[in-house]
Amino acid sequence: MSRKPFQRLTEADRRRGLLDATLDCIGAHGLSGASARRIALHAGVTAGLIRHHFGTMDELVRCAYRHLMDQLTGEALLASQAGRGSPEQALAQFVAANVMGPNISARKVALWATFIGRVGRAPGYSEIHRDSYRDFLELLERLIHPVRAAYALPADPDTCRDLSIALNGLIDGLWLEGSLGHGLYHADRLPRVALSAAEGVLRLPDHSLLQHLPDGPMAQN
Amino acid sequence: MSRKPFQRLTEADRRRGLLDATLDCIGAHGLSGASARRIALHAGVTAGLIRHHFGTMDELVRCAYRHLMDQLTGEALLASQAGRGSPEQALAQFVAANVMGPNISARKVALWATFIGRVGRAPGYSEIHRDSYRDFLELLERLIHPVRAAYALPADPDTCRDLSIALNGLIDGLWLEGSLGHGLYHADRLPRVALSAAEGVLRLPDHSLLQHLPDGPMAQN
DNA sequence: AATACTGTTATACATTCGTGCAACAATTGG
DNA sequence: CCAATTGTTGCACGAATGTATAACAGTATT
Repeated sequence: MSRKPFQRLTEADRRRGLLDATLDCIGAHGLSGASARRIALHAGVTAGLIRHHFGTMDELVRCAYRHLMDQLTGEALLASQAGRGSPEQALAQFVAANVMGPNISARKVALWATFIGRVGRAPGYSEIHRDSYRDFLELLERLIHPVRAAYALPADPDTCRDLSIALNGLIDGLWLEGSLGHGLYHADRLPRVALSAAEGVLRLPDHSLLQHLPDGPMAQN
Repeated sequence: MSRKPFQRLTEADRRRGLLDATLDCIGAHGLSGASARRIALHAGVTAGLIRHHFGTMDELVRCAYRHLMDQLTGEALLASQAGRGSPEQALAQFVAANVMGPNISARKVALWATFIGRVGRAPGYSEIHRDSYRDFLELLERLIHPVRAAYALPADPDTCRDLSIALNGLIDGLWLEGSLGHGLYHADRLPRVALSAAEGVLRLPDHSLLQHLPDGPMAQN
């Protein structure tokens, strides 16, 4: 019997590989199906490595949760920076980006939901959720404030906070339902629905956000 | 050795008991922790009964998912019927009820999220999600239409459908974040935030929904 | 009160789980 | 080019899992 040949990686690389494999396994088979052996097989290593790098299985899964949320908020931040022009454009592109590909993703929403199901039930998950939620909320506030000010609407911190909470709920809910992809309507409707609803939530004039719809407003209504 | 004394129940009663125990176990310990033995212990029976009534473990969990969604939409329907007065009042009470106790519940959101994590990944879950989502959407459309008409706003089916999609996203997102209860803001803010945002989404005059806030508007703003 | 029916218990079994641990080998520093 | 380090493998172990199945006992019928 000969041993499997292997390659020594840096701790960061090996950890990232194991975290990605963990997310893949959880996405495909759920938390129950993400066993140490399956994750290790998917990552091309053996199960003992998990103990070596993460100590316990719980710790690996918690780290995978944080890894996922870092990816999601990182992409959201990137989308917000793509809107180079007016504050309205930045906000519009950010909102739209959250209800279009690649953010609309069955894999991502399955992962997100699986972890959310553990928040408040298993130790450590609440902190990760709170941190990532706060990041998202603050990002949204910084996008909303200049737009409200540009239209001479009240933009004090309390008002902007409430508006961020509402808009965050709207984005989360639409991202969720769009990603789950029941066949009840076509996902193409979502960007327009989201932008129009966002205009209403923020009390902006009609089409102030819709006109910045990234794909171009080739549809008339 | 003496056997455990037991009681024969009707099939409906026994199934309901097992389904409730399943939801309790999933809520407390996650899908991975909801083993046949633990569920049976919690229901006061032995594990063999699960096979007798549900055949397989997968089938039990799927039935528990449907059981949960039936409960949730049942409560939502009840809340919508509590608003006896104007269409605005019915809609306002429905929206508010979804971001207040008892609908705001850490247990319920954990269960919901756990199941959502399996939609599209395991067989049978997508259908349950689609059915319950459609029910909720249609309920919302029936509440929105008369309100839009009362304010002489366009209320054609297509418009109402888009508004329902947006409002459903808003409600879902706020219910979710409120139920998860990160300590970033007090959940008391949610009903006002939700109603004000709903007014914007539906393009209703300010305070047209807020004035029907169930707890009474003792706060001035 | 005896009988039949079947809901329920109890046990068995193969499988998979997390993880502890010793041996090995890829890499690095001298 | 050799030796030390440690990332990695491979295996063992007890516990827990889903489910098959036989024996039992509550319940209803007569």
